[in-house]
Amino acid sequence: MSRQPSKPTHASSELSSQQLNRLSIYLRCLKRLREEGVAQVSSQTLADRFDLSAPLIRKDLAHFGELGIRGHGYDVEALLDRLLDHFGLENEVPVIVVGMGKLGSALAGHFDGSHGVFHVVAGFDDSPTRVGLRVGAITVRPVEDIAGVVETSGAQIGLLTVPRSAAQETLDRMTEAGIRSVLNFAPARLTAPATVHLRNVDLGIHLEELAFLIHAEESR
Amino acid sequence: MSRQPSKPTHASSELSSQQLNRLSIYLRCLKRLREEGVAQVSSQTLADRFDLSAPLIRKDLAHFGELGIRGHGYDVEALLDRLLDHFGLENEVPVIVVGMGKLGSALAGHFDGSHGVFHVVAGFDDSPTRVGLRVGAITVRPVEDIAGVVETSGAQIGLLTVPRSAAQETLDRMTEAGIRSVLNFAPARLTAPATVHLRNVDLGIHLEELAFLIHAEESR
DNA sequence: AGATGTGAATGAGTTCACAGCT
DNA sequence: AGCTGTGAACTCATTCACATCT
Repeated sequence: MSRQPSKPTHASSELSSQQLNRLSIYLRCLKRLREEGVAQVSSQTLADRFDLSAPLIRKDLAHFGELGIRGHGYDVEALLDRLLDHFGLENEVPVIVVGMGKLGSALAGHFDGSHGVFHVVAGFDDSPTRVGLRVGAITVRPVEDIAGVVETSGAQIGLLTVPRSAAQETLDRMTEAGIRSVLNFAPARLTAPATVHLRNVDLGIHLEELAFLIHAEESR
Repeated sequence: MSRQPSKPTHASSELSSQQLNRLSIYLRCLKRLREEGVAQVSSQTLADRFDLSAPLIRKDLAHFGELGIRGHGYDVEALLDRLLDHFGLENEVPVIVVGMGKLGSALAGHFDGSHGVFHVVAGFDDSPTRVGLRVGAITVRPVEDIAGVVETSGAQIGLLTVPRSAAQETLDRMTEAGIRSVLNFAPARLTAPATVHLRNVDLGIHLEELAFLIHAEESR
């Protein structure tokens, strides 16, 4: 109710998932703008770039303090630094992949550190036929090694790409090993301790939504 | 305002993306229940299975007409049939993959028809080094062939797994070829005609969100 | 009794409108 | 003048509470 004075508003986890997603998008856009040598950007310019409204972007950014310059817009470099700082993305972020089937291997290859800050430092599988295989720059290791690798590499994020039947059990193992965030690709609702962040990427759901949208048009 | 009488409420596209996602989840759950031989299920049971509220589930399902039996719950078989019908998922759904790099190949292997209704019937790439390669049961074809395959296979859904730089151009080609829904994996905001449904799967955004959540805890 | 279907109340998220800085 | 920052209005989604049916 009362105006927050100049308190930096340290923007802890008081951000919704939706807001975080948008901030990620801004982040990416700002990186490109910096590459293009653009120094200043207005909320309206950002809004046009995506299909968002300018006030929404201003509200999102306002969580990090008064970063804009009235009458001029935002300083790309300063805003980028601030966001990277708050996301903890200034340096490379180590990630592990558990489940080195086709999808896991593909993701390990994709996040090899060449495109962004995320870098897959190890891949694990419990199938003896896969352990020891070389996938890109890494060698597949047995799941027993997770705890050790987590400790030495400092990886806190894991991609879970095992079959559905093994997903919960494998997730438990990852959390015991000290992983703090998991991106799950198995089509299953998993449970994790409240201290562990879990997000699901469910391709089946997306495909079903797309199928529905087509079908709804046809049976009109 | 006035009560909708017994009109079946044909539930066209008056469903939000969030509702569709939940319906997909119910769908999956119902399939499992049927396999387990469960004949009836209450909204409360479904609500416990996920962490949703029972009234929300009832509201979602009510869009498809009065399917429940008061005092008893929902008939699994009947509800499943109704949902499958509305989603257009009674039969196998053909899908194409454009961009047969690691990710595209992995997805083509995953949606090979053995796990669900979606079946990748063709994969395309414009790199001569990939055209002709055999990936699982399909052979990589040049992108020029998309229109022909769309016509003969009836595929209306496409997975877009090309690099960001080629994404918009490739999407245009897919829409011209008659694809009506696209699931885009490139980290880019693409534009498509209003007649084409576009959904983005952006792994970078998810990873950044997870990184943020950890970081927010650490810098508390 | 037991569970659905649904109007009314609540809450979250977004847009609007404008005051305030540069 | 131009653009940010933000309270107030508004829209959309979810929860509550309860009438209704088996």
